[in-house]
Amino acid sequence: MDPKQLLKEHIAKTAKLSENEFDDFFECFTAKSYKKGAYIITAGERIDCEYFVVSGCIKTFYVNDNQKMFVLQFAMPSCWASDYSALYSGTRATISIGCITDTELLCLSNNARESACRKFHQVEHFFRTRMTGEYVASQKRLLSTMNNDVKYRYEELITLFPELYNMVPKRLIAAYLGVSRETLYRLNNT
Amino acid sequence: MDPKQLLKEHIAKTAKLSENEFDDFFECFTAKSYKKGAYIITAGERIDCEYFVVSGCIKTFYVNDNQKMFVLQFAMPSCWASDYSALYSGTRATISIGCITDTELLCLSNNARESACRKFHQVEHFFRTRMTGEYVASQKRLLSTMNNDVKYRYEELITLFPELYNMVPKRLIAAYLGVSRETLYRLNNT
DNA sequence: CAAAAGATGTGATCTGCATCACACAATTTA
DNA sequence: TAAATTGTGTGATGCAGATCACATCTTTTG
Repeated sequence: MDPKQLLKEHIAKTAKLSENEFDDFFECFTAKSYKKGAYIITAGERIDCEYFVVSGCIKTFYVNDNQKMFVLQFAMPSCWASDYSALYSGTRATISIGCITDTELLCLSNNARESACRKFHQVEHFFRTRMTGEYVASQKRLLSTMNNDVKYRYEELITLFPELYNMVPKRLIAAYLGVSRETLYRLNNT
Repeated sequence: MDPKQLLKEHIAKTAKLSENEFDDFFECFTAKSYKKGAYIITAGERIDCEYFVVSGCIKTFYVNDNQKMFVLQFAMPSCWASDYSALYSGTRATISIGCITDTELLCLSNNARESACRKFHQVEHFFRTRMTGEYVASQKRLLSTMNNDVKYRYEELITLFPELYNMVPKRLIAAYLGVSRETLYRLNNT
């Protein structure tokens, strides 16, 4: 799908921008494409952008001192991703973003977002609504992690995003659920 | 401290409102006080407000089908709390809010927030910034939960909020960390 | 297309935390 | 201030999930 059209429809769900305003806002974005396996953000780097996924699938993840990986998010088309902590505080990234499939993105720099928010009240409204939604989703996931066992959360995840079942290696789904791949495998027999 | 002054200084950190604008915005809030042990929101109710803590300490929590409690947040002065999922989607609350100590609050209804956001670009900016911060904090907590053992997370919590150590029963701290009170107790001997 | 790299099955063993049970201390409330 | 409620200390026991080890099977790449 056309990146501009996808973004337009995505934003239209929460904000009312005129044609001209949207065109102006869209100027802030840069299109990029990546091959499967490529890194978009590497932990330790300075970063400047957040990303809107146009096609493909990416993962946002943290790797701890023992090389154990935790997946924070699988981002499909119309999702956003970045290390927001690093982006807003200007510190180095502590999480990485990598491509699970070939991927097309629209990049928006921190400065460009902030000036678009200043220029267009509706852009600021869009990002407020978006962040509120992310916060709510994150709280829900935290609660589910504390409250439900792995099997339940696995089924919950696959129900919510059935595409993941075939698109993403089980290893990464385990890393999203915070369990070992062996444990995830054994759920089937239980 | 004077509620109005506390809110004013809190908001001034992220948004620029003139005296008149702030006065106008402040009209949206209603002051309330509660006794220790009182409920501010009870799961199952319809809700209409978010709350800014002026004095005291409150807890946001979820109780599952087995009566097990999970604490999502301890809110101290200058913190905000609500069931944002219910508030934004208009559904019934799934979490409750209760007072750990006597508490003074400023209540802001969903409608009042939304119209203030429409009226004042800077108010929308304030809430965008606030929600971004909440999202980042929530992601950090999720990661820490998956990555670190209970002892580490307990120390992390007490370092971040030393007041909690004496103000809040250990039972509730355990419910925040997602472990049993027995386990929390045994950490001291390890 | 052959070799290397990555993903998935499967067993054996170890461990952190839950759960149950009960004693005692501290704080509310009548 | 006595009784009731709520919080904390401590042992015994059980289980979900981690870790290690190794055997396929599948996909990528030279």
